[in-house]
This record gives sequence, C-alpha cells and structure tokens, in this order.
Amino acid sequence: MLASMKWTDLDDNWCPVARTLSLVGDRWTLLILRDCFLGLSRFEQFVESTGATRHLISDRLKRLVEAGILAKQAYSERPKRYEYVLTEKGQEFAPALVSFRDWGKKHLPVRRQTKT
Amino acid sequence: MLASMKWTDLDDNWCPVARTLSLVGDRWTLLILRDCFLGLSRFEQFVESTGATRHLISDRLKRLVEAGILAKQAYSERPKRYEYVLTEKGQEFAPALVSFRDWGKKHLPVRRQTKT
DNA sequence: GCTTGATAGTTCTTATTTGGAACTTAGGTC
DNA sequence: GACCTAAGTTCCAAATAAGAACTATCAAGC
Repeated sequence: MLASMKWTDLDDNWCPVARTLSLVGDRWTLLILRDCFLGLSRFEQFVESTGATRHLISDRLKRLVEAGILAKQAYSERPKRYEYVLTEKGQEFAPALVSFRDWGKKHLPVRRQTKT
Repeated sequence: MLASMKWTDLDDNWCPVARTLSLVGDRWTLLILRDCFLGLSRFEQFVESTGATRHLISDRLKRLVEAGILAKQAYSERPKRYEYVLTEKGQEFAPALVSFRDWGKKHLPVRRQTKT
C-alpha cells in the first residue's frame, strides 16, 4: 500500500477489520445501526435521534441497504412510506455495538454539563 | 436533538455507544487501533499499513493519545523518536475489533480481483 | 564538514464530503 | 384549499481529507 487511499477502497483489503470498516467505519452509520437495535426504523427517526443531516442519513441508509445490512420495506402503500429494518447480516453486528457500549460505559462516563 | 451536529459533539451524548464513537467512530482511527493490536507502533508503520495520509495519521494519533487510548513513548532520546502503544484503556478495545473481524470474515469475503 | 538517509512530523493547495436550510412529492386532515 | 406528515432531494457554504513536497533532528559514510 504505497499511495494514500480513500476509505471505500478498503473493501478489498486483506484484513477483515478493514473490509468491515469500509462499510460501517463511520460515525453516523454506526449510530444508525445503534438506532436500529433500539427499535427505530424510519428516516425521520434516524434524523432526529442521531442529529445528522437528512442528506447524510439518506446516503448512509442507501449504503446499508446496498450492503444487505438493512432492508427497505414499505409499511404504507398510499402514500408510499418506507422503513428500514435489520437483516440477519445486520443483526450480527450486535456484538460489536455491545462492545462499544460497554467500553463507553466504563471509560467515558457522562460529564453532566448544565446545557440548555 | 433538534439541530444537526458534528460528530465530536457526541462526546456528551446520553448513549455510551455515541460517546465511544465520538472518539473512535472513524475509519482511520479504528484501523490504527487494529495496527496496534497487530504490534505496530510507529508513525511510519501506521502510514504504510493503513494507507491514510500522514496528516490524518498525525491527527488521529494525537486524538488517541489525548483520549488515553494510546501512550506516546520515546524509544530513542537522540534523535527523539516516539512510538505509540496501547494503554489498558486501549487494550480493552480488543472485543470490538474482534467483533468487526469476525463479522468481516463471515460476511465480506475477499473478492480476489486481479489488481496490479 | 558535506551528503545521504531515517523518522516523525508540518505545510500547502486542491478536491471531496458535510452542514444547514429550504424545497419536493404524494397523499391526508380540517 | 391551507396546513400537515414522511421521506427524501437540491443548493450553496463550510469543514475535512487527499496528495505531494517540505522541515527538523540526528546518524553514518566518506
């Protein structure tokens, strides 16, 4: 690996960690997955819960569906409304998120600032 | 969470996953950690192994040291040369990386393209 | 004591990605 | 027919990353 590269180029890396990161190695993507595990499934919910822009959510959901981690399902025909649910492949991300959760709980306690 | 935000703003989020991601929710940061677990410790090694730009590596190492995940240690006094090693806090990331590795091995087999 | 060679960065300019807000589409409610 | 909801898209400005060259500090060779 002589020259610099973009993260999407990692998808064919020899290392399974790198390949995984080429898909989900991104703050918002992982937050969306967290939300899915918490039971959220709709576009507006992801926007509200993560605080990311609609543009980002749109892009990341597309990526996740393409990767077969989420599935886009119509929950209403008229008007057409869609929701995103974890596939089995997506479900298997649980251990990673649990690891992050545990690490965060142990090492990053909330500093309760007086915020408005 | 009404307005959009930056990922570094996640550091005081109610969710431990979000707080963790505010630190390491970034492709290169996690790749650097992977490298550390593989035994790498020097600037040039990270540059070569990850394929990220020197700028990025520099920035991410700083962040990781600040967060107490890596420690910067001099391995030579003259000339001053430093290496980066996992702290205990950093070591405890192992389960997350293992999860990523396992997920990648299972769901993202290498497509052996004939690349130059 | 000048040149070459590491290592660990920094600087610079350009390109790509995000942020923020408004707009769209398609139907529903009052 | 004015307003509402959900799920996006579009636009421009701002922030971040890419790519390459440059710097600092010493060691080794000649």
